[in-house]
Amino acid sequence: MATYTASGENQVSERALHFLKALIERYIRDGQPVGSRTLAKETGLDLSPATVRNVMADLEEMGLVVSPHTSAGRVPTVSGYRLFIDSLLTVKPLEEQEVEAMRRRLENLGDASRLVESASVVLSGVTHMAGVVMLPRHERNVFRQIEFLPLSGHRVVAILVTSDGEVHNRIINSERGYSPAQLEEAANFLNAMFTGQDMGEVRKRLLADLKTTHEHMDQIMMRAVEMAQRVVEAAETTDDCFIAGQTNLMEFNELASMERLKQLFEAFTKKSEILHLLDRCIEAEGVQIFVGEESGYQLLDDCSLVTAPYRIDDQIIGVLGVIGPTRMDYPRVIPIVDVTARLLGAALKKQ
Amino acid sequence: MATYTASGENQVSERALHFLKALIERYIRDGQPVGSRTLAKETGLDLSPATVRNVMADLEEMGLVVSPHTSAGRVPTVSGYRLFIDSLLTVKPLEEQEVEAMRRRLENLGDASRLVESASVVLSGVTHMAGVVMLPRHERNVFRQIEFLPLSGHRVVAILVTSDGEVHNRIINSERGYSPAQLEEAANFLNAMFTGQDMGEVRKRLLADLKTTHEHMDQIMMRAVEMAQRVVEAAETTDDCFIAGQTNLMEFNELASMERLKQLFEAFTKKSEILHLLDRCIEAEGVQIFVGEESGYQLLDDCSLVTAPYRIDDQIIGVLGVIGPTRMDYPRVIPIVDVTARLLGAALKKQ
DNA sequence: TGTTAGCACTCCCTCGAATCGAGTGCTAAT
DNA sequence: ATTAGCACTCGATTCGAGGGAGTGCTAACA
Repeated sequence: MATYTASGENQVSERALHFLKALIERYIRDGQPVGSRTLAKETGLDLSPATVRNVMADLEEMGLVVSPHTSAGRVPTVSGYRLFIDSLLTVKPLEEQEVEAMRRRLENLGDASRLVESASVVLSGVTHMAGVVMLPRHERNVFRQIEFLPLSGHRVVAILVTSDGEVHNRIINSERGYSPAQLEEAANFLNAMFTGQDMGEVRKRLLADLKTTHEHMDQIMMRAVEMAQRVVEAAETTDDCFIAGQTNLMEFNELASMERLKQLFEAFTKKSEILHLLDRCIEAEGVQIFVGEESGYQLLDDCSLVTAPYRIDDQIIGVLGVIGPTRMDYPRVIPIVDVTARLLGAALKKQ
Repeated sequence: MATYTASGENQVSERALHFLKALIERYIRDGQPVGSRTLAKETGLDLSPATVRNVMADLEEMGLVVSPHTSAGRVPTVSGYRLFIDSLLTVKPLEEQEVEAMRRRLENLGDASRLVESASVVLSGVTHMAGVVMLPRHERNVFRQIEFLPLSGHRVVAILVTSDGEVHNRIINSERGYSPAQLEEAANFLNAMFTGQDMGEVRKRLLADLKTTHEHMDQIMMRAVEMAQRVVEAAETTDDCFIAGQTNLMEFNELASMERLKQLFEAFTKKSEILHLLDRCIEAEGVQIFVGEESGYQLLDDCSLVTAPYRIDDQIIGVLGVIGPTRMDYPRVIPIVDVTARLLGAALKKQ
């Protein structure tokens, strides 16, 4: 009968959890499988190794730890980490001065993308792992101004400035040339129409305009709309994520396989997968963690990802986080990611 | 007497060179130290291993090859490669269709920096090593237009467009605000002054203007000059080099040391050292090669660098190249780098 | 019933010895 | 000048022994 399964009671005893916590903390510290003797000393309780062994056997039965081979100590499994993270761990709050140092590194940096890039550098620097930051969604952004400038030949450069100080541009090869006056007129037309509007809105209206041919719109305006659409599109697809400190991952011997590392780095340069993953975290309330395979991406099987959304005025506008080996110092990394998200939000608001 | 040195005649015999060539070609093919038996078969000449051994001993005495240990075959030294490259190697010209494929990947890419980036991707893709391209010098570039747009607060974004279609921008925090009209006036002033001028010239004049206070210039114009100076400076320092396919280097087991690879990758992200190195190649007539330590950068001790300058109308405007293990297929890589330089020059000219 | 001591056992790791094979340098003969 | 022959060197592989860390089980104990 189902009640009599080998695993017995699913209630993990209070004490077993205490042991699990100690075991994981120890394992995080020095990366070696933890044996009964060691663990006996580690916990405050004054118990013999034999007793500890019994408890460890229980933990193993529940799938929270495994031993790599018969006569090694135990190592946490993904479920073990999960339980640890969800209900066992005690975070190590950051020193005020650490926070201050980070804040200082996120000040006075001009435009948003420079700020966001620094955030990724800060994250990787403080954690010694890889830091990643997704750029603020441009939807929240406001259309400020568009300009068209002629280049040599029939080429035109379209420049779009948005309220966050970002400048986007795209070169467009038109089949025929336009005079500076025509281009200026086109820009005026678009500026009158869109200045001050939300970028998401702008995008929608441009797309709609492209489809329905307006009889009251002349050739040039049609073309202007098309060019604007192209640069808005460019604004949306440009470098939407910064990753820093990738090389830090080469320091961990649990990730030492060249082959896997290579694939990981390639994913970092392509970015698309990482972006999808981050996207899934954007709705989370606070810090979110994927341990090992939990992410669903094979590339990250040996890694964990700790993320937090960042906001301006309680509006979530992006996500940042840290990628490192499964055996990372969660109690330390979690507050770091959390604080960085707050600092970045604050810095973005200021401008 | 000097004439009786141990190394004897410095004249390397014709035959010895033939052997060296064969040895290096073989070593490039399969990365194993080449023994006398193998080499005897390799060369067309019908000689016994014993004879070959004598010749190899000579080559070793001259420092062109070494054996990693007593009973291994021989491996080329840096001087060996050098001699090979300078006077032995027979390049393998590219198939017309290969060239065509590369050309196609460098077409219709809008602005210069996108083009240059593609060039680095192409290089790395074709050679399976790391491709690097230094951006065209902006000095040759022509000032096209400058604009100042107000942002929130007292911030202003300065936008500079140059003739190569590059758009540079910089956000400037001014201590006091300016009206749109003032900004427009300032831009008009600068455009009238600089449009169509060589960027190098522009930079010089801006610097001069900054130093000498003109009494006929009002506050705003002074400030405009300062802002212009800042954006020109930004234009000069932005991302001056693209590197692609770094991860390819992880495939070579001669570079398998994590530690060294890490340092190498860090140099790639900092870029400055790589840039210095490339800078040294810019004056070379054609393809230039640094084997191993020849580069002078410890990081590249196990690597070789093959570079070529690229030009528009015989004007050298940049350098590109490939970084890979010392044991790389020079006869193939050399024409690839050469051709890519030509193709990039041509593509840049077209726009 | 929970805890503990004792014990046999398993498995990894390291080390040294033995062996193999590739390749060398030298010498003497062609 | 070339070559065959030979002793030799050295890395790589294999094997087995010994040690150590840690386990699971059992029986005794509180």
